[in-house]
Amino acid sequence: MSNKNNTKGDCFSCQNLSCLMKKNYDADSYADVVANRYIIDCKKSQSFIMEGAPVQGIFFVYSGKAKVTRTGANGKEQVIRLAADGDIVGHRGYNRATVYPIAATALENTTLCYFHHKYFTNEMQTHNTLTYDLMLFYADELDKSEARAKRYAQMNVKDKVIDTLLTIYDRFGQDEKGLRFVLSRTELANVAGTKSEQLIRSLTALKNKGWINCEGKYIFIVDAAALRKEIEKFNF
DNA sequence: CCATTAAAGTGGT
DNA sequence: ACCACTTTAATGG
Repeated sequence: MSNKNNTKGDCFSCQNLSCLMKKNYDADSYADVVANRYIIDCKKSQSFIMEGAPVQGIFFVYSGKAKVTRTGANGKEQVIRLAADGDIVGHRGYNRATVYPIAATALENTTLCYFHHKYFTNEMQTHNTLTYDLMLFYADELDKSEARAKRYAQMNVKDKVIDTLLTIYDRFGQDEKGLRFVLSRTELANVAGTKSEQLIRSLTALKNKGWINCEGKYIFIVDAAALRKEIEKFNF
């Protein structure tokens, strides 16, 4: 599923300004990055990282959307993180473990930039601005993860659904149709840590309050302020 | 376009 | 929470 290099031009022309590779190399040194980069075109619902597989490298989303998941005891899927253009995926392989603790799956046709473990490790050890940015990124992720765990421990299902909707709204925004990161009801439920039936009931309740609008799979946030107010007591 | 399948939504236990 | 059912949307020929 991979073809070597350059079907997407060099990093210099890449529009993903948030990409850590883009950010930490200048026009001259991109040549080396590009020489070590694999472009992977991933079809919808194809997994490009499998839980428990040996760490082979790291991915950046060039374009498209992906979910990062962990499987619980009874095979229940928990969505850990959503990734879109410019986002890093597979960084959880970079600890003392030698296997990925997560799975990553494309939610639509998605193009990935891939770097082999050996190359990327060497870059981290020699390119300190990249390493520093990565450290900040890991710290932010840990902070978000802890804050979320704290909130979710106190929340009921409806609160978690509101929290999930606002998280997607804040990170990916919405257009005239609705939230820019479109998920099925089941996938949304897996983000909120609940079941699709309960998620659907919560959405209906929020719709009836006039805070959101649902048009098929599109969810439009009508009153973000009201939604925030509903769960503000969990942010102390 | 219609037929088949998948997903959304509802109601009962 | 779980299951069974109806309705609606997506897919593919």
